Amino acid sequence: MLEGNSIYIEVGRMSDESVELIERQITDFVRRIVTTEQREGRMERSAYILLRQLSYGPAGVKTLAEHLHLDISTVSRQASALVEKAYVEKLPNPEDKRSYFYRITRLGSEELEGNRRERFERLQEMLDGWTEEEQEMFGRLLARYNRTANERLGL
Amino acid sequence: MLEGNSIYIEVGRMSDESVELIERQITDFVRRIVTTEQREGRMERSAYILLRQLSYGPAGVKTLAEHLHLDISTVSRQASALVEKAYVEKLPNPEDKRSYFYRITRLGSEELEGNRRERFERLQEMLDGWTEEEQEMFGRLLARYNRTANERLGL
DNA sequence: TTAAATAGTTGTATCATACAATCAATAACT
DNA sequence: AGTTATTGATTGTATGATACAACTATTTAA
Repeated sequence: MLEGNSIYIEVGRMSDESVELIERQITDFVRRIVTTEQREGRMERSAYILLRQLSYGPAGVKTLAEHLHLDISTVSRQASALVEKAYVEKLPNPEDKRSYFYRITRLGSEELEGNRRERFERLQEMLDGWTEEEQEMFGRLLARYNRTANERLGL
Repeated sequence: MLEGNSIYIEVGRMSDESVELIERQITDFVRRIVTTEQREGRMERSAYILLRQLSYGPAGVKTLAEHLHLDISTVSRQASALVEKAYVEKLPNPEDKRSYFYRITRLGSEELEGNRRERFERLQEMLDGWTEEEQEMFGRLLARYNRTANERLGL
């Protein structure tokens, strides 16, 4: 196809079928998760994720915010909520009086563990009938997507 | 392994590695999408999804809510917002004076199309380097997960 | 023809998140 | 050392998404 003096070649249409399917499925997927978690009164996603992060070791909000890709203020509030529930302790940092460490408590660990198990169970139900390969693949592809997303954000 | 008179066989541990990976990746995935969309001031996910649904034909909030798996009140508000922006029109149903049809307008269609394209482009960037098979697989697996989720909710 | 069901809207509440303003402490710069 | 800039954290304010409950108007069923 010729237009002026440039050559127009169809290189694999913009709206590739797979991309279309994925886009659609992602919107559904995300919504489902958000609403499901809201309806079933479990520990909030945010609390769970923060606790999980803290299970790797104590940290201050700044570090946490970086790892979790959230605004510091958001993490600050979420952390306070966890302190309220006694799932974490807030320890002053002796080396720098501005900052604190949040450390998961025994209770918090138990809570986390229970939640984790519950989540795993549900997920396992969802994946009932999937072959081991399919499960692995799903995990790998999601991870890959996330990795790319991280890199893009890094810029 | 023998315990009392029951036989204990390890059938693939509860916390299967794949399940663990998937669980983790899902939390990251969902959060990423939520925050990314919030930060980049695009059309809200909810508006987009609703418009997309309306692009298949006019419908009232009840039907929409069923398709979108949302509460009627939620859809009602989202629909009003779209009317505000003139992306959809609200037409009384002559057969039943309680109900209405929401119909996408020309402007709404254009808006939807533009958004759609933008989303596709981003997604395509994200999937840069993926083989066609990987893309297909990702779409298929997400779709399968969603299908199962739908069925479970149907109960 | 009154009672029950239905379609929609609106009030109220919660979670998740971000941005901006602020406070207190530390570091950096003359 | 003394002032200024930077940094860690919190709090005020705002928005989006969502649900549940109360309510209105209309239709259907008894």
